Amino acid sequence: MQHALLKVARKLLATEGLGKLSTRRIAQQAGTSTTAIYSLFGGKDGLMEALYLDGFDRLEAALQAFPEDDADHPVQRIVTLNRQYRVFALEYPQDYAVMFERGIPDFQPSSVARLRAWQSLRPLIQRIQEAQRSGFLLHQSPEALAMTLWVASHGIVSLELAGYFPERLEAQAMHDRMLRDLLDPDRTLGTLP
Amino acid sequence: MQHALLKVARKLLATEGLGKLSTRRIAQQAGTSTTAIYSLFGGKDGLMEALYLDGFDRLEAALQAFPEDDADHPVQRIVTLNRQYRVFALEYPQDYAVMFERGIPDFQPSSVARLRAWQSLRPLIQRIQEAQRSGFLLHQSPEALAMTLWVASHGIVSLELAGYFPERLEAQAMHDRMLRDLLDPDRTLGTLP
DNA sequence: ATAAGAAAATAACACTGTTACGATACTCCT
DNA sequence: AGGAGTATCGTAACAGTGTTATTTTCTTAT
Repeated sequence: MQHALLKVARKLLATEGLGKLSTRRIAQQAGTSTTAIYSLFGGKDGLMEALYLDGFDRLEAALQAFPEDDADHPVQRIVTLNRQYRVFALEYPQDYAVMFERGIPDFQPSSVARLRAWQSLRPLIQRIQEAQRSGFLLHQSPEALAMTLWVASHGIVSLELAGYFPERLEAQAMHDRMLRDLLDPDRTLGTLP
Repeated sequence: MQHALLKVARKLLATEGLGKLSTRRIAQQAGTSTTAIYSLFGGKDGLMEALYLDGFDRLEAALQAFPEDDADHPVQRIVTLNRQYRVFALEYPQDYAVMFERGIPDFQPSSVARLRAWQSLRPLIQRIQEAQRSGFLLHQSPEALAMTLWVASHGIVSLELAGYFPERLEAQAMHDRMLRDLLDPDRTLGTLP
């Protein structure tokens, strides 16, 4: 039953959106009653946390198994991975809202869920380290660069989902431009005061 | 009455948050009935749009009147403006959610509201143009650079509000680092394939 | 088989947005 | 000034929400 409820919740989130995601509807479509959600998840927030974690499972899977050309430049691979991040967000905008945009009022993921969330950055950190082993991007720590790239990709995707940048090509071009700027290895300007 | 309702809604949004912002509570605290919201705003979404527009009024005001040292480097002024953007977001996180993070399910601002939103970028574009008149940042169009900087600042702020980056200093440092990277005038890497 | 525990159905409570129905109050035109 | 027309708003209702007792069902272990 636990699995059925989560499956229905995931489908309803994708098809109807966050606004229509109610305990009654989920329970009904799963063929049970709302109390099941309280027995098995401890309430709606518990089910939302399961949804939150499920989203990160799928995000990390999407980042693990992406079309990778071995002939690619190691820095180019990082660009590809960030593009894949954007593809995921545009494909699952409701999940993205739950994971990164406080889509459910007064819902805060638990600390273990937060920890799980951070692990989704590992494919990116890994590829940065590979690039560094090839002699690129040596001037930054892998974690710091990964977070910077993540922030940039999230910035684009979040505003795009909010309705700014209606044209996908424009958002994509800006995304690429930002990635290029942030991965530029020959930076000459000193620290700003 | 229109003004009283909006004022109460603004206060409730700041104090109680998006989850507790209900028509009944707003009407009661304004000393009227919920039907007033329908007469004067056409429903809750209309009131939310008024809140949306009000948020951009206050954002643009915060960006217009920020502490500016005339001795600052013109590029440094752009950094200061972006820092002020982050200050606004951290001070009004609920308004920020309405404006930039689809905080209200199934609410879409009208096209005129969207147009108003874009105008908030004008102080930034203006200062970029001033910097260019001084011979800096000549290699980019002012609008494109403004959007890029906006995306970066939004990326930081949005993830910070979502609970990632619990330490403000860390977020601030990353913000500054991204701004520095994106404003670096001596970029040498060519376009990525 | 029986006791103990978890799981789920029913029904209720306090909320939510929205709408019909009146009753005002206000504007505007003759 | 007086009346027509419209905008405004209070009351009450409807459908839907999360949540919680209470009761029943079912599973599981001894």
